[in-house]
Amino acid sequence: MATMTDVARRAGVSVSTVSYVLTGTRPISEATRDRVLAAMAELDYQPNAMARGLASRKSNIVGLLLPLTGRGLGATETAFVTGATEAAREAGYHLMLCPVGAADSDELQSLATQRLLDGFLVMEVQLTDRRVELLQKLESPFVLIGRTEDGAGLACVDIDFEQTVDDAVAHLVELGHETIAYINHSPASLASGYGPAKRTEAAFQAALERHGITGVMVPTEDTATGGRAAIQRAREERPALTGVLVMNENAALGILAELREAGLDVPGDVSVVSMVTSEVVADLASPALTAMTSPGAALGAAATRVLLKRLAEDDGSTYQELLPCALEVRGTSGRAKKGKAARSARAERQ
Amino acid sequence: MATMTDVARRAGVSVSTVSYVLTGTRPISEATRDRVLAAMAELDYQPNAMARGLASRKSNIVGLLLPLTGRGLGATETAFVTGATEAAREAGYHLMLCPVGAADSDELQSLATQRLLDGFLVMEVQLTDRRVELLQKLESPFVLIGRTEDGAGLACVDIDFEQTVDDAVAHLVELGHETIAYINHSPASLASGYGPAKRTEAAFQAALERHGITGVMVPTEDTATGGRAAIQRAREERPALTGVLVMNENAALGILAELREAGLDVPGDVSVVSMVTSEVVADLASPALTAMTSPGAALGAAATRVLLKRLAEDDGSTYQELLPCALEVRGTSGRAKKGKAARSARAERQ
DNA sequence: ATGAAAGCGCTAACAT
DNA sequence: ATGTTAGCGCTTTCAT
Repeated sequence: MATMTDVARRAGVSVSTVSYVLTGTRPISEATRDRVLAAMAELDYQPNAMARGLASRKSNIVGLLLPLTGRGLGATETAFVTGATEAAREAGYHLMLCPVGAADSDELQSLATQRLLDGFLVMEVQLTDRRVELLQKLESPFVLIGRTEDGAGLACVDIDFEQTVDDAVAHLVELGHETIAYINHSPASLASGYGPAKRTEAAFQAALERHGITGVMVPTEDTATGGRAAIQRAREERPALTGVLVMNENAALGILAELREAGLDVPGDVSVVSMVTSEVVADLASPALTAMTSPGAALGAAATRVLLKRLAEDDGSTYQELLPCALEVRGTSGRAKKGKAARSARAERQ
Repeated sequence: MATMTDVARRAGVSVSTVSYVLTGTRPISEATRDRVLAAMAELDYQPNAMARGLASRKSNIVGLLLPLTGRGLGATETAFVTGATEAAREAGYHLMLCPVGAADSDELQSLATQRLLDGFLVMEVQLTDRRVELLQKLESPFVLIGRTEDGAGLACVDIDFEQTVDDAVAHLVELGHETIAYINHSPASLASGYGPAKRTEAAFQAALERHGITGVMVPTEDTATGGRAAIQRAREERPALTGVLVMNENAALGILAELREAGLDVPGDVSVVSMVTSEVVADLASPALTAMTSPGAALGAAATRVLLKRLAEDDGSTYQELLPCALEVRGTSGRAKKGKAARSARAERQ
């Protein structure tokens, strides 16, 4: 394993010269640079990452904090991870997976204090998240994926849930739907103050009022079974409903199955729009789900870029970037059946 | 940020003593150990990972090599990653995500030469994989997930595809199925010599012969659409078929939809067994998929443990660990309809 | 059982 | 434009 000293000797220069052609932090004459580069090539030289890190106080590694509990990652989270990894690599950085949830803050404490990582990407951010306070205290650069309750002064990148709900509702309204159900995350998520669940709930209510239509919100588990139960409840509460907005892609498939078995046609009788959905899962359904495609990879890349920018510029400014999910009309949304809706509405009134 | 020198001073000992209480590589009297530990606690001391790495020539980081191209990771791969990450953390190691496919070997070359990583986990191994040769040449410890053509002398952990196919076919045979289709990965995968595709193909043929039943193999894309096309072709070629084995979970959902639309009941008319499937996706289907559940997380953990063991013991021995997928009977498999199969079989003969 | 000191392979002043 | 050298914070001989 050749070291910098070997390269210097071979090129007939000092180690610092070699170091400077590597880092580019001071001018080197064309001639010597060439000699050094040649020597490196001949020796298959690669700088030792540890030595470089120790001397420069930077590792060129960023940590991705994510809770690794239970069911594992969904498609959106996975896309986020890969997006972040790619973006880091393109900038010459590495990405380390750190299984650190909102709970285990001593893990994070030691991680951050070890100086192994230059900064952190924080996934699955809770509305009040101890990791955030800790990182602030330790003065570790970080970027949130998601938002805390009080996002003031923090750098974060997130899905624009408000916009996404607005777009989804608008799509249904344009198709003539006047009674819409919103199948949200679980009651537990809502109770724990999970940001996406809370934000979409509020946005849904606001959208209903703005459009002057009626709706119902049913929280449920993020599974097909959860979706089945939720759509049943929603139809009991609002027999007139012709449109369904669903937060979770797993639940969305359950909803489709339940409607089919109830003898209802999608999108003939009921339209279903799935929020924050990956293309793979959308295409899994039959018909393929009309969905708000989550910008997973783009989010990951954006978060990484923001983090690297602050690392480079020592930029402490607040930075927010919100990416909406893009409406992708596939096979589960269509014009509302006026007749049926009216009939059911009449029945409901009695 | 307290350093080891600070701790030593505070505890009234030398730095080497502090180092030894940390590494435990030489006996320390109870009394001084306590003093050192106390000093560490008071100072919130955490060893500097870079310095430690430079001096000890080990980073306590393992790299996970995985191609990050295109569609992103499936549920099984994701489970693998999380399993590996968890296992590493439990052993005091970190895991770095390295987007390095079978193609980009210079990336790997420099990665391995930088001495940032103590060893490698190699995912998505091709039957002939340049990364393997390279790692061997560079004498970097590594463990494969999957197998190369000639696995002699290599440490690897993989799904036991042969056993999995055997179990799946046996399940169908027990239910009375006598004509079975195997929907494999894409023709391109087969052509490129992708291990799982080749192995399962061979195992399927062998199982057919052993049970004395007939079958047909149709390769197809790993999508719902691909599954639809494949089941159509399979039924054209073997109208009598009552059992379907499918390699890819996405295709499996397409198959269910296509059969339903063709007026066939699952599992009444046709049984479907999905191989190497994640529980989440299995539960997404209606009815839920009878499937061979892929041991994703277990594989990741096993691979990590094997790697860490060789790191610890400088163990160069060949090691193979094959984990079968476990049969999980859900809603898509049932007894074969003798009558219908016989009728179709007769029709076919004419 | 403990200490002193020589590196590990780099970076970044400080020189010239 | 280049060279000299003092660290970076640890591990690990070599002493005692």
